[in-house]
Amino acid sequence: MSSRDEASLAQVLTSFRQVSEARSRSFSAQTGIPLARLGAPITFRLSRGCVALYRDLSDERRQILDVFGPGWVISGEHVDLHACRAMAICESRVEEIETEQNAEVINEAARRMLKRAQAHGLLLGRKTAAERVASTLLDLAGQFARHGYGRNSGQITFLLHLSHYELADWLGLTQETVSRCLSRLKRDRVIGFNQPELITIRDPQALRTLATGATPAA
Amino acid sequence: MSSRDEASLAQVLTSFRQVSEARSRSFSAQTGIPLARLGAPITFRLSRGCVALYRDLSDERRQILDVFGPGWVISGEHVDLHACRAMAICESRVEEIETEQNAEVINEAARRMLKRAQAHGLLLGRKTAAERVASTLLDLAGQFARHGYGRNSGQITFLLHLSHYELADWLGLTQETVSRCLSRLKRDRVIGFNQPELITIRDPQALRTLATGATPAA
DNA sequence: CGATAGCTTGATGTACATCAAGGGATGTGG
DNA sequence: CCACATCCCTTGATGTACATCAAGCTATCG
Repeated sequence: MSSRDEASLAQVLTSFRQVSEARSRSFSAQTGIPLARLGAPITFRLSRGCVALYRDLSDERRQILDVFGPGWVISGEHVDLHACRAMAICESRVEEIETEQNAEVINEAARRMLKRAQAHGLLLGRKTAAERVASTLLDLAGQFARHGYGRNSGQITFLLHLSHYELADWLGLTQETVSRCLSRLKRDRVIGFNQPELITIRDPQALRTLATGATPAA
Repeated sequence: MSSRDEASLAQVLTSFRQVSEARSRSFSAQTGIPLARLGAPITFRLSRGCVALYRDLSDERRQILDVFGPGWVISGEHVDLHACRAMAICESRVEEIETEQNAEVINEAARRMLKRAQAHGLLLGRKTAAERVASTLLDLAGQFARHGYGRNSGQITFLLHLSHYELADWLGLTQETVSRCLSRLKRDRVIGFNQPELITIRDPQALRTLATGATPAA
């Protein structure tokens, strides 16, 4: 290798490292993640952790609009920057991506988010507290299930990154109501947990039935 | 203009007319509008009328996800085709558009719908009945206000295409609660109506204050 | 070891749903 | 033209799912 090649390789590595360092950031639990820089929307991919999008209302009211696990593309282009915030639920790592070069990825993310927002609209508008909690457990299991872990006999175990308070703000309920619904599901052997943080779905079919609001045994 | 130019212009006009005729359809009030053909999602622009997107739950529960006025681009690509339906609220006309040639228009529509869905999530999850009704009146006024009609002194008059029952299904309430909220607003002189179909916003600022959930006179 | 934060469970309150009855508009058949 | 029905809106009385208030429990941490 010529000294000139070495020089340009070093240059490439340096610039890669700069980009990589500039574009990848960690956020600790409960910290805000900016969705814009100098007023312009930015986009990133979540590589580790759990991020929530939310909006605040006057007084103490807050609504979590959606919760994302690893792999999701989250963009300031997809929210009202004046009203909407993002925060890390737990320690999280994000990699910023260029808006221009990733247009199709970003558009696809918007369509997925839109469908989720519609399903959540149905949940908030028409489901009972028990149905909301059941639906959300299934959703979180899908995003955070530990693959090949407790998946025997159809059971699924996952880390519930959200506190009951955060769940409540997502589901349009209160912390106490969430707790009561979870206790009920545990008592009925549909789910199981020792710490409230680690949840096992013991009867996925029963949970699905509850989530879709089937009338209990006509 | 050369004869060749004339020929190609005629060709363009003809093909435009053919497309236009083939692609434009009317729907009477309360009829479903298909969002797919042969299983594939289709897209159209609403040129006249009012269209609602909705989902049904078990038993009698229904949630209207959004309501669109003229100009909106509505696409089967933006919904879960297995769960979501569209219907004409009043006599409506739509023009189908090609998915391929209009990708950017369709993506832009998705982003707008997403932001609306987020605002509606806040409404459904955290707003009181009175706040929901106030927010929705402002939204509908924006979409259906008759320009240069009753806009003196900031007042806005518009046709409320939705029945109270439909409003309730949009706002996650009941018909009776919607009626009570509207009656209250009328009694308080914030809005006015003789037929329930034609509404005038008499005090837009008061309505905006109500909609954002400001605490009433601390 | 006290302090703080989150979870649980019980007692009570309330915003909205449900049930109910009546009225005005529009339509239809005799 | 007039019953008569139907649909939607309105308003009142009552019921209830969830919120609020409250107290104790457990785990984590400085």
